[in-house]
Amino acid sequence: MDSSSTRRQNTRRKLFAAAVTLIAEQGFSSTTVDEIAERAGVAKGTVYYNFASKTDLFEELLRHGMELLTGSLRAAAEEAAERGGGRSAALDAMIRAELDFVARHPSLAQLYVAELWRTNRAWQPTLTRVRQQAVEVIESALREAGAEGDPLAESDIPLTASAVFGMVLVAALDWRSFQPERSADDVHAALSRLLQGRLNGAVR
Amino acid sequence: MDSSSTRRQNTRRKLFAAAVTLIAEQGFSSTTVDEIAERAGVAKGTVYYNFASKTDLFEELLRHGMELLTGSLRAAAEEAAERGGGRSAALDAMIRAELDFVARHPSLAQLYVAELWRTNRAWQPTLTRVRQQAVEVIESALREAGAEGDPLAESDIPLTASAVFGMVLVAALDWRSFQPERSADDVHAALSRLLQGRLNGAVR
Amino acid sequence: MDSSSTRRQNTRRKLFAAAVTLIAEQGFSSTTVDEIAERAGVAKGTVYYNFASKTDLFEELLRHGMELLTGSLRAAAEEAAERGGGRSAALDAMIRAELDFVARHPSLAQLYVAELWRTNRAWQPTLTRVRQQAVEVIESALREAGAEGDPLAESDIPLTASAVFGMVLVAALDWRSFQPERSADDVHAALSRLLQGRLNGAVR
Amino acid sequence: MDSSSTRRQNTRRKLFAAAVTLIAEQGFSSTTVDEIAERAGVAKGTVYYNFASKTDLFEELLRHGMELLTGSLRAAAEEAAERGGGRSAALDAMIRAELDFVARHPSLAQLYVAELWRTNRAWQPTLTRVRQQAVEVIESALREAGAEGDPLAESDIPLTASAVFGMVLVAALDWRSFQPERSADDVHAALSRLLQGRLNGAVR
DNA sequence: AATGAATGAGGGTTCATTCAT
DNA sequence: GATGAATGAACCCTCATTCAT
Repeated sequence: MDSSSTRRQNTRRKLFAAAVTLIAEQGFSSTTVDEIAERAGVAKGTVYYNFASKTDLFEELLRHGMELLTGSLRAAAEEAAERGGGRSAALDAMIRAELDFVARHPSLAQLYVAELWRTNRAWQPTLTRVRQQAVEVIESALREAGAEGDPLAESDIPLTASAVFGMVLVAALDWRSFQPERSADDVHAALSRLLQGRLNGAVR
Repeated sequence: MDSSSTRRQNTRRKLFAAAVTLIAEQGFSSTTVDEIAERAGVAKGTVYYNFASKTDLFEELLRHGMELLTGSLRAAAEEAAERGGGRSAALDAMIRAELDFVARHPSLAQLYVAELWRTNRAWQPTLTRVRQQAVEVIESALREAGAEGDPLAESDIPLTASAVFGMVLVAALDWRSFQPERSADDVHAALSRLLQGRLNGAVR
Repeated sequence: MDSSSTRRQNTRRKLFAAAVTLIAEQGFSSTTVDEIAERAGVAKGTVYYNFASKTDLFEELLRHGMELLTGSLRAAAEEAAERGGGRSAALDAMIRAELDFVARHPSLAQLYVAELWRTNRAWQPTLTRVRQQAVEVIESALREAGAEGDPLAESDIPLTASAVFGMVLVAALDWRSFQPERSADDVHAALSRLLQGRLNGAVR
Repeated sequence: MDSSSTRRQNTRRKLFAAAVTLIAEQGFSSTTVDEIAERAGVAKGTVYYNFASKTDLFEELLRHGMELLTGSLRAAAEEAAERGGGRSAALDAMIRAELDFVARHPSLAQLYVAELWRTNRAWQPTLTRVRQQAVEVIESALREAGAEGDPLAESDIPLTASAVFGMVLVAALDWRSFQPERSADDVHAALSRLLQGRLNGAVR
């Protein structure tokens, strides 16, 4: 039936929502299935009717959330390309997209940094794959930006891309934790300047 | 009782060493006291003879490790100041120090990013304090660097400092996880170039 | 509503068939309603539409199965009486009937021995009653056989009957589990010889 | 230390004792670890400190218990041989030993018949092995008994042995469940007569 | 100073049963 | 007549902590 399938989808959505927040706050192991169920407003058994295990719920959640991230990075890059901003406009647009993403889904960002570099975790492959996708979007922006001026050495590109990606992520998390009163524009501008080389005023 | 005090210190050291690695790999909650004891080569009871609790062991460990980090950043800054490198030499030295730190203590770095932005954790204050100290060292480097050229707006300094700190951290973790074959010099150079404004070529 | 009543009967039959096999293999508690429903090719709710509970399904099943057993023993006895085989022909016919029964319904036999001597089980009375009926059929065969020669002491009869019944049951189960290649005739002959006193040769 | 090893052994013994009774009464799956621990007078965690799992506890228990059985059958056979009883004295002694065993450990006997012919259970191999050993003891008794008179066909021996073994087992269980007032001697005599061929008085 | 057996609260998971469709 | 999503009690097992040795 359609209605029952809809009902199920709805239950899953509620469980996802409950799980992200809790796991981001407390970590995967410290979050209990009881808590997730209670927060989602369903019985504990319902979690297991909808997901094979706690780990499975978490993995599906990660996959879903991380696709949102790469999706919005890609959208930002394309949009910038269409607008023909040239230069580093695409890079700038992606910084903004990443910033906005963290603002909208802080829990996912928190999860990402907490889990990405761990070894021996069931969902590590999923994360690595997502990281790869996100970083690739930035890499191409770097290549195109380089084409207009002094190009970066090819070997530097992956490292630089991941550094930029990580920097924005960390800066965004710091922003929300330690200076939540600043505006997104403000933070964006500062990061933008940093990456435009105004760092030490050496504009020469 | 010098010998016995030594013996105790030695046991504690073994427990510290066992705990960092395991917790970095698996997270705090997923690491059991049994595992720590086994890895350290002592009986389970011994852990409780030496530490009040699992949390306590972890907090002492964090405090110890984080002092190493701020210590080495400060040392790098001072050394650079003495050598009078000027301009961005101090900043460069700190990048290098942070990179080396992650290379030497990857587990601690991993722990740091996993726990820093979490709320409601016993050791969160410890981490925030450490972050504050580290960022301050970078802030003064930024101020001094700025004094030689176009200064950064004062309001940008904390944000930029934390962004730089975070960027290096993330880049270093990525380096160890995904491109371990690169040399520290190589990674250092790439980050340095990025921060020197070569990102999108001559901005003229 | 003949057609719908037929449909219902059919569903119940499918559920019975699925349940016997599974419960014989895994035991009552280890068999889940989900498994039974899946094996029967119906939805889980259907089980509860047709039976009050899992226990109820099992009891109806047992009752049904055990009536088959006593029925076939009785039929064998009667038939032998009609053919007037005399002596131990009736006993022999019953051995054969029991053997055939186990061959045709191994799951039921398995269930019987697994549950008969347990205490505190809901269906224990059912089983005891069946045992009583089966043993009685054999008892009368023994009495009649005895009438032709040296009679067994009356007090020995119930014990002997239950021993014979049990022996055949166990031998049949062993046959199916450990020597399935032997023919029913073969096994029958061996048991028959054993009960005819050829065990240790001529006792004379 | 010796004392702590003794303590552990003692705990294990208590757990074994608690588990046999409960599992024989209720079956493996229906018996909870809580019940076992409570009956043994220890905490639930203690069960898991001493055994890897509930299944493991059960398997060790089975192995232990079944070795007692084969041991006592073998002892009975040897003793009879020494006493030079000849004829079917050895077989008789083993019947008696089996009877006594069931009287002393009814729970084990109950477990045996309940589990032996099940498929797909973790401990099935253990049981089959034990069965094999027990039956072999009887087989050699049959061969020797046969040597003094009309020998059984070689192909009949395994089947006959398992039939005798099973018959005594079932008879003993019936005895304890349905006619507990009879003496062991009495039951033994009836079974003995049955196997000596007095069944239908055909002593000819 | 160290050990390891024992504990019991609490977590993940299963499953018979209910109920709205 | 049948379905399948949802439930929650109860189960197996884990693990930080205690304590007698």
